[in-house]
This record gives sequence, C-alpha cells and structure tokens, in this order.
Amino acid sequence: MQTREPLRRSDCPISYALDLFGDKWTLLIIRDMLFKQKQRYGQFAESEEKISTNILADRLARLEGEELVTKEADPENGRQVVYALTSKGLDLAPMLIEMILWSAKYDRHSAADRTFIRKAMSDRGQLVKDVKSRARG
Amino acid sequence: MQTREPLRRSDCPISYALDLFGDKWTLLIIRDMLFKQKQRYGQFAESEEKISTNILADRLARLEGEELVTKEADPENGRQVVYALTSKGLDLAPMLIEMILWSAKYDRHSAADRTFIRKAMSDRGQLVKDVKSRARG
DNA sequence: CTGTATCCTTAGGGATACTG
DNA sequence: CAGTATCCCTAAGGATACAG
Repeated sequence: MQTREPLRRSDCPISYALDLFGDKWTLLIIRDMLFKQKQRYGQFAESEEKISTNILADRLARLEGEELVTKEADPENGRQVVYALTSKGLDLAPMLIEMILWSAKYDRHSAADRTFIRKAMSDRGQLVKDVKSRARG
Repeated sequence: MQTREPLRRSDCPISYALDLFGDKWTLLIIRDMLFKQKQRYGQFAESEEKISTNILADRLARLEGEELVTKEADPENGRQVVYALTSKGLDLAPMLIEMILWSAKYDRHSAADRTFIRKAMSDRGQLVKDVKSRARG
C-alpha cells in the first residue's frame, strides 16, 4: 500500500484535520498511544477493533510523515521498535476528550466503556496535563 | 447509494464516534450548519471542498438517521427544504472547536482561514453557548 | 432548487502468507 | 516481534445526466 502525499481540499482547519485523520483507523491508534500507553506495533494490532496489519503499517507511516508520531528503537532493547506521540500528536488530546464525552452522552454502549470516560469527565484541563506529563515521564 | 446500518466495531466511545462521522465529508456538513449557518442542500453543495451530490445526499440521510440532523419544510416556503442540527448535533461543537484550534496551531494554511478560528479561540465555553442560542433563536 | 440514478474509477481494507 | 507483500473485493466517491 503506497502512502501518497496528503490531499488539501481547502484552507479550512476542519478540512485540514479531516485530511489527516478523517478515516476510521488513525484516531484509534492515537487513542491507544494517548490513553492506553501502547507504543508497539503488536499492541496496536491486538486492539479489539482488529486493524489489519497492512492498514496499521500504512497509518503508522502516515502519522510519522505528518510528525504526529516518532518511531525509534527502544533504548533498552535495540531490536524493539517504539512509537511515541510528538507534541503535535499529544495536542490531539483535548479533541479526543471532547469526542469521548460526546459519545458517553449519546451512546449507551460506549458509555459502558469506563476505561477513560471517567478521566475525561473529571477535569478536561487537568487530563491534558496528566497525559502530557505521563508521556514525558 | 444505499445507506446501510452503522457498524459497531467496539464499545469504545472513540470508535463509536468514528463509526458515525469517521470519514472525510460528514463533519464538513456539520461545520457548515454549526459555524456557517447553512441549512439547505444547495448551500452545502457549493462549499469549497466540492462534495458531489450523491455523497451529500447520502451523508444527509445518515445524519438524519442518527438524529444529528432534522429535515423539514421551511415554514415560510413549503417547497423549501431546511436541515437543522438536533441537540445531539449541536453538542459536537466542543469537539469541532478543539479540532479547529489544533489545526490553527499546526497548519499555516488553515491558520489563514480566520472564519471561525477567532471565535473558537476567544472562549471555548462561551462559543458553545453562543452556537446553541443562535440555533434556538 | 432538491434531489436520484447511473456509470465508472480508485482507495480502503480484510485475509493471509511470508520475511528478517 | 515487526513488519511486507499479495490477492481480491467492496465501499467511497467523482462526474454528470436526469427528474419532480
């Protein structure tokens, strides 16, 4: 699967965002990194939505290309590859939190998934700080 | 174009949201209704991203099916069709505002589109109230 | 103006085998 | 474990003609 240069439909900021992650998979990877502390290919692959490996590889490459994510060798195990969010990627947290809160309000199924809804509800501002400091630490 | 029932990949709230509007067009229609006071088919069709009419009709039908949007005859002109956001649709405003702010921060092109960035920046909380009261009024 | 319908092309993506 | 590669099918979507 060849990753082409990102399109550019208009100068609208919403359009820009959608051109980058307006699909059904990209934000799930961001979610895994942001809220579930996942950082390895295999961990993304085993998420319950079952992304297939070719799509996963494609999306990781795009995210790296857009500098939302870095890809590096684990310092403690050189053969281990580790993905991490850049500050550009971490800054998606507020948007994702609002998305979580909206779904929690309107969908009873996702409201049952308490994994990070409670965090998101407690304090939107504080959560962002938490996520960032955890990512640094 | 047949609109099928929405998929359900998992109980995750982010996955739920993406299953509803995780594509390149749906949120642009919401944007037009929320920030540009558009309410007619023709107005959506003339947005600069140039959605084609079959996709537009499909997305409007889905949004109506998900009760994010209502479709009614204009009370002042019975032949005129008017689309409006439900409260469920209006509640997407905070998420879209965060999306706008993120793009404004990281994309110089969309930062040049001042249409609603300034509003979004001034006061996130107040903007939501403004949008809702404007929609009611 | 508000759509529908049709044609056609491409991108998305599932399944799975394979490799270093 | 971390991917690549291939096969193949379907959904997405552009263009455009047509209809009420």
